[in-house]
Amino acid sequence: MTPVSESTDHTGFWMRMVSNAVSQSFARKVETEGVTVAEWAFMRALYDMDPMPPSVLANRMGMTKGAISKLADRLLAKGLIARTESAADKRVHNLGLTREGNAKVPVLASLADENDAEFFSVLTKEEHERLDLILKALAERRGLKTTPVD
Amino acid sequence: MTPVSESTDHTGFWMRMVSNAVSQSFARKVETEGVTVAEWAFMRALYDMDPMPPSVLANRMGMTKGAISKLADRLLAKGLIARTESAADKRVHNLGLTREGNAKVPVLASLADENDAEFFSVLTKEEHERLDLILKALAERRGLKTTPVD
DNA sequence: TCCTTTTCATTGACTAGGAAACTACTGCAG
DNA sequence: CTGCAGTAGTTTCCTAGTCAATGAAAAGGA
Repeated sequence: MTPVSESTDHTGFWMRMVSNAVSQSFARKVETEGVTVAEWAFMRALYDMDPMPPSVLANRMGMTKGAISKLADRLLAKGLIARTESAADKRVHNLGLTREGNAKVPVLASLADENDAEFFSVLTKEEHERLDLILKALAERRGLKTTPVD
Repeated sequence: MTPVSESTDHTGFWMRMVSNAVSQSFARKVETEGVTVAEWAFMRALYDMDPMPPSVLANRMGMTKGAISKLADRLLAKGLIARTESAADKRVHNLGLTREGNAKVPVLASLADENDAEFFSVLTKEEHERLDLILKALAERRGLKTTPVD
């Protein structure tokens, strides 16, 4: 009746609702390991990689340098990453996982696997596959590149 | 090779990536009307309704009372909503749209329509319908109720 | 070589929201 | 009718992020 559409008319609405729920669920899981979701994303980006400067991480994670800087401070305080000076350029330093940080990644990764499997288990296999395909198509066709926070 | 899964293996990852992109795009649009996405959601919730207390809004919008309280302050300052005291219970007050706020809702709603149509236009009709169905099924089967922010 | 421009990272100010403490009021038990 | 438990809303403190200003170092041009 009203000329004003409902929020629930929009795909974006449902998208966000579901996305929020997955993320929240995951946040609760990683919390048990003493890290936040952003911290997990940071560590995942570093895993299996040579230490890299904040600017590169900012780029990969789709966050600003400022955010990375503060995130790095927190992870340093937790002893999960380490800073190493760059010999060539004194402005630059590299960030890499500590032994402890490195050990934590597989644990967190399996929480991520578990969370995803659990959350989407209410879909049939066919629905789940279809959803993946559509989301990936959307991301590609829209040229989305900034890596969000899992 | 590594036993640690990639973020991109997870449906939740793509979900969030797409969801973020839709929301950002919408945020840019409503910004031209001088409101934030949360403010829009607030106003939409009030549209066509009798004024209601903050606690009800908090419930409907899936936000805490504190957040609503602050959001209401901002909207009051912008003259888009008004507070009316409840006669029966002096703790309670009701929030409703002002004439100006009311007039703004259809404008914002059409921006929401536009944003959704635009963003998902890269999907075929069939893909879009399928996506809607799957998202709604997911929300229902998971019992999601908290209304996010469009 | 020296000066200017650019780049890298950090910092500070600000926005947004959640959790919990706090305030004011209601309403019920005695 | 008094006092106390519960309820509604606000406030404070915290986390997290952006943006813009800043400082330090490198690079490039005259």
